[in-house]
Amino acid sequence: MRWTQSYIPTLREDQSEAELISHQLLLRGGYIRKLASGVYLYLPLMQRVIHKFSNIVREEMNRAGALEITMSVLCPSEVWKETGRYSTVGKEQMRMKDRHEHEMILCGTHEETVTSLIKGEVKSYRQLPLNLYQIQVKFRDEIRPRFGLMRGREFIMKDAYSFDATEESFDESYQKMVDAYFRIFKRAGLDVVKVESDTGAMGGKAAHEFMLLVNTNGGEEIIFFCDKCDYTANVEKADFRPSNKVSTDAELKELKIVDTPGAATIEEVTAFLKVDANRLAKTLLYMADGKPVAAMVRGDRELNLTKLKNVTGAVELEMATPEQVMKSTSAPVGFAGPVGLKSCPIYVDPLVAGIKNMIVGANANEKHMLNVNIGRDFKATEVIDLTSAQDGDHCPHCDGYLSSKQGIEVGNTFMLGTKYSESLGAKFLDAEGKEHPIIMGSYGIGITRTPQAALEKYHDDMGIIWPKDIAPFLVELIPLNMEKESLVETAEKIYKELTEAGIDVLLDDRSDRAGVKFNDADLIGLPVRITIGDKSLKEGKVELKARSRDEVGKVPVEEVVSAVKELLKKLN
RNA sequence: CGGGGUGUAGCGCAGCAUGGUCAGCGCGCCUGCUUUGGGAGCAGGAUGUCGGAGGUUCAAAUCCUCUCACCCCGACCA
Repeated sequence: MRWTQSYIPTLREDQSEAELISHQLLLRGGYIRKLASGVYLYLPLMQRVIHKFSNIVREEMNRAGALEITMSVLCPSEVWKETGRYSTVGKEQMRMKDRHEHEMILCGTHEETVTSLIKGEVKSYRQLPLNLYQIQVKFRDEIRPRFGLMRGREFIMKDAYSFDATEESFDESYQKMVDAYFRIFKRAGLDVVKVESDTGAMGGKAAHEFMLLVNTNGGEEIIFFCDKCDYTANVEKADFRPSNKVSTDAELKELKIVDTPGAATIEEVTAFLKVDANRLAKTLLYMADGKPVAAMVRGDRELNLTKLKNVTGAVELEMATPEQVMKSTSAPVGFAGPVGLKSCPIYVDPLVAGIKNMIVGANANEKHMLNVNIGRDFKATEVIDLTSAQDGDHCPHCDGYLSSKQGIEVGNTFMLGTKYSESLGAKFLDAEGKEHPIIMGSYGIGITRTPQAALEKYHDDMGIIWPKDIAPFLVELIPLNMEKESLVETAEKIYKELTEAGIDVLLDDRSDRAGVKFNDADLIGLPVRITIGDKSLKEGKVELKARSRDEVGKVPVEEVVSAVKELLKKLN
């Protein structure tokens, strides 16, 4: 491709709409443009990146025995009502009515559609296992689109769905996908880690996420790693054994109410009473589907909303407003406590249950209770883990310690069980002629978000540094002066040779000055750069440079193709 | 949805408090000449319903009301 024949609108200045470096680079490099919040257009360079990555995904999915299909983006609402997700996924769903006033949605995922597809036609265990996938656009009306392609409202995803007759067969199918995922990301030049995750609105028994670890602020999720075993989980899911000691007294002391004027937060109360935060228990009030619930975590730890949501089984969980807190506890925010709290269930974290003579709010303005003990002074509805893991906690599986890193989710796998097959009636007959719901799994890879995620990792001050297998072109060919025939002729010759050798090359045939071309080359980030200038051409040579390296090599014009091949072999 | 912020040329921005040569700057774009190894120089040129609607006023980018869009923080994230 010749630059002047393509459409690569690079920009010199940072764009105000972009916060993340990867987003900024895609805009400045002429890869994408925004049409509306969370809606992006893919320009020629981005389109090529999408093709390259999709092809890797397609090849590996096919190799794993999955079958490519295409399902509609539109779906009648009824199907989603049958599985119950019409209400649980609710607001993220793009909804519309057709001209017959028939309610339709734009799919954000296709469990309902694919299950409808196979039910009634897959009737026998002999037809299983089966795995269907597609690479297709998805719509999710995100509450808050942001970060360019990372959280858009319209995006491209590879989604696969497995159907199995037995748990053993399902485990194999699931593992096949996991293996395929590692191969896919490896081929794309990306190191990912597989972590345990919450199942969220997907339902099902377990789930994993595939995360690209990054050092920039583009990390959307915190991942915990054990330093001894292979335990990894995201912050929503991470279990732990507490490591810092809970202060304990030998005896249960007498309950006391004390004035704590002006002290509502943990910091204020600990400062006022001159105690450590781990002697305190926070009593946090949330509204679970409109009903108040109390959650108690230790003063020095953070509540894990996902854990609380799972415990309460609520679809909507949000922090209670000051008015609701007043109504439930008869006190302003900051003075809630479990003693005498009758208005709502009280979920207590084990860390709190372990504190003897704890300090809690007294459900009265500017008052706290000392020496409160679970069992004696109040009853927990349930004692259950509600606390987010933090660095330094003990691994739940071994005697190692947890530490965290930031990551970006690029793929996920869900063990769906029979949630969808049961509600939609996708059943098969086993060898004995007995009917069972099909065991399902679903597997996603973000086709548009993954390349952007990669850029959070693969860039420098000058611009993008693509892993070669998802780069839009492999080589950028730069004749430094389009007025000089010798340079142009050489460029054309090399362009032809590389193209014939099957190497994607972009010829920068603009009549701009060298600086402009070099800067744009660094910005758009092709793996290899060939510079054709007077200096080395006098010796019959051109310059060869990898975007990821500083060294510039000189090679004879006749040997360019083999030199490029050699260099590419050494690059990620 | 709650909190904060921004809309002025293709992009990045100044101007707004204290209405009146405020329709401006940089980059980009067009023409010509020179230049050509890290975002060129000179000369000339084009481009704006100042997000939109209404209002106040002799006069509105500037003040008021309403509205739309976008960005950031939070809730959310299949």
